[in-house]
Amino acid sequence: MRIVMTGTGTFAEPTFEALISAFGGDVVGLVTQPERDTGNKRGSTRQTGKGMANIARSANVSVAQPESINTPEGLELLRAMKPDLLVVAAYGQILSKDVLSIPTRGTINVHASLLPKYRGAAPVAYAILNGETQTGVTIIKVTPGLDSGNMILQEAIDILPDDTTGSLEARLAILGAKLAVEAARKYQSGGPVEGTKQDPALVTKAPKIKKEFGLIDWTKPADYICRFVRAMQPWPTAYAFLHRPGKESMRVIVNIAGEFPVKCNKEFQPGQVFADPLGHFPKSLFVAAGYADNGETRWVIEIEELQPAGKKKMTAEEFLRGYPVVEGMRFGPEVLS
RNA sequence: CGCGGCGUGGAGCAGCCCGGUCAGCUCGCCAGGCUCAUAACCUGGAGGUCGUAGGUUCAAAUCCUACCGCCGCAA
Repeated sequence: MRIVMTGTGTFAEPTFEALISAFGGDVVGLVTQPERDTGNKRGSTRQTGKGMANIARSANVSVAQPESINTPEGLELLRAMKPDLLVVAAYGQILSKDVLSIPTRGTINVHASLLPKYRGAAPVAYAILNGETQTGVTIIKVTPGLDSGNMILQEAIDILPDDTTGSLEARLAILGAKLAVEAARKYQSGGPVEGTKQDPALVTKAPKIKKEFGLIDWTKPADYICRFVRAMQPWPTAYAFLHRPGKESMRVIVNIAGEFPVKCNKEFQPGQVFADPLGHFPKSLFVAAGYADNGETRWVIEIEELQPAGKKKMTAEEFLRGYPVVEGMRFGPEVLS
């Protein structure tokens, strides 16, 4: 059975490597996105991993890197690989019917959620954001609809309290690799692979996240904001603008934030920064959040690690030495100059 | 030639726009004191060629130029 992999990024790499080690020479091709500049300009902290193309080269697997797999050129490249099974993981492009018609046995996708929940491009981030305690990986048959094909395999894992999208995704990628190999074995053994249908009533969506999505809404409840911060790590990162009287607004990335189990002074506006009035926690950066869903209680957020634009990451303690809390200091979504 | 920010004693910053008592703040460190005791408090102290090299000026951390280094955004 000729297997072709298509996928991009760190999520796809474990699956690709696992397939190669499990099926060896049967893995005959890789279709991935063209390589973009990464280390060209300094300062790029995006995680790049080994690179799918590099893995392929070191395993002597042929590589195709069309701008899109759906173009005539992309289709031709795929056809030339004569795939029986196409394995997709985080390719970032919707595959056209024409693409799906090429593999003789079909196409399967490694999706990082417990389908039918969280269909779409950002299932891990949404699972964290919504406060799920579990998520997982589902192997589905790829159909023209988005993540809507029959489910072949599924396995759940726990979401840890301090998981970020990055840390959780890393574990899911390993689980995905295991399941992808198992699923491929099912195909290899010959018979038809049907899978089970997804219950349409349980479908939820996890649409692609854009950079601007990382802007923190301080009127949300504290627990939501804390999950939000974790969900936005490592990309696009949660951020806000810090306003100080007489100063320009400063863009600040919030890396780590926790809920502080204290009710907030009613006079404080959401986003307002304040010092612990009793002085017990002089090293902490406290921010007022919005009201919880019941409309009454309101908890405090403690920012533990942050990064002002143009600066290094620093702890709240370090930050406060340079930027002491003053009257009128607050975080907001907007820029003031 | 993609856009922007920053380099000030060990850490984080202020001061730069409007040159000259500005070398300052919070913390750390050292010594002493207080205390049963402390990461708390009080007193004193060490530590900086203000990234580097030039330039302007009577005078530059502060203005100009180049270079080095760090970071954010965009890809």
